[in-house]
Amino acid sequence: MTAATPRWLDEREARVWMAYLALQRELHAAQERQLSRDSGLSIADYALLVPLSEAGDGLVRSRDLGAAVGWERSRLSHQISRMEKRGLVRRENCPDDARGCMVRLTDEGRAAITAAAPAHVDTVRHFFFDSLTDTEIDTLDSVFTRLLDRLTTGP
Amino acid sequence: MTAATPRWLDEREARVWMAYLALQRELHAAQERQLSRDSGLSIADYALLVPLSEAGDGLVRSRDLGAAVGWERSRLSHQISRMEKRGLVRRENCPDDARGCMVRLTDEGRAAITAAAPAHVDTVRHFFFDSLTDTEIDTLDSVFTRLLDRLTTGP
DNA sequence: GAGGTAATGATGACACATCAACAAAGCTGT
DNA sequence: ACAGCTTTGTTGATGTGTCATCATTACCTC
Repeated sequence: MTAATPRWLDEREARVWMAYLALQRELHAAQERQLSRDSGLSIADYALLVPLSEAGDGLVRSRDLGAAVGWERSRLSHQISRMEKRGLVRRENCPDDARGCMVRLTDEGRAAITAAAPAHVDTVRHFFFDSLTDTEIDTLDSVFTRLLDRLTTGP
Repeated sequence: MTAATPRWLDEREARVWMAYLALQRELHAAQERQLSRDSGLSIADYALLVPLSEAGDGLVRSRDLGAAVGWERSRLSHQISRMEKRGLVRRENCPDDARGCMVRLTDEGRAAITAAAPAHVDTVRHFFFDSLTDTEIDTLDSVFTRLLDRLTTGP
């Protein structure tokens, strides 16, 4: 990490890296705008509502919810508080572990994710998969998994 | 955007999309941690310092700076205010256009980006390019450009 | 050049993300 | 049983990003 002579990015690498940063920014902005406009939800709301709605009873322990979306505890707690204030979820006691906290999807929350999902999936298709060939999707599958592995394992 | 029967993502697409979201999150977190730890800068600081340091005199009009990094005016203005408070940049009058505002890189700002850049580039290599083959980089170049084009042109 | 429109930038309010500090409960080894 | 460590979750402070709104100035057309 501390090279005496830093190896700068060559022209192609710099272009790819800048394109990645711009893609990340624009894709995030497009998702946020679409969700907000069509459903009044944020990306953060949506991210939590998905695993909650996939648990049959809409009841997930906070710890497990955090693992499902890959968030830190603090971020999760703050987001749950905001969503609780809007009636999308409700905190309940955890019977197994007095430290823990269960998060319950309310009827209102289930209605919101049910209404939001189709248009959001369409947006993901429109701005992502529709522009890619089958071979490219395979490459992305392989590349993303490898990069993620390097980021999450190891020091 | 409004299909009667929404086409859900198939298993592979869902995996790729989840991997993309996780990659974005982890890559951002890794950059943020590295920059903060090694240089006391944020990603936002770094993003603005790069085009400022590339202008020979370290003087860029706010509008052009916004175009260089692809930010909205409001976001740029807030970030400049925060960086001005820490002495990294300084606002000056724009001689050509009384509406405008020039942003000047201070000596302190130039020292910060000079000190930060090598380790940051190493981090980008470590977590991104080092894991990719030449062919994969070409594919990403093509894919990112195409996706970005769809996002930024057209409605 | 006067009036309407567009461009530029600042600001306040709010949502989101991260960090450090804290509290409470479980776990472990003696 | 107890002391120490870990796990789980909350909170407050601060930095970041977006939106709506505003003020100022430039531009454009008549």
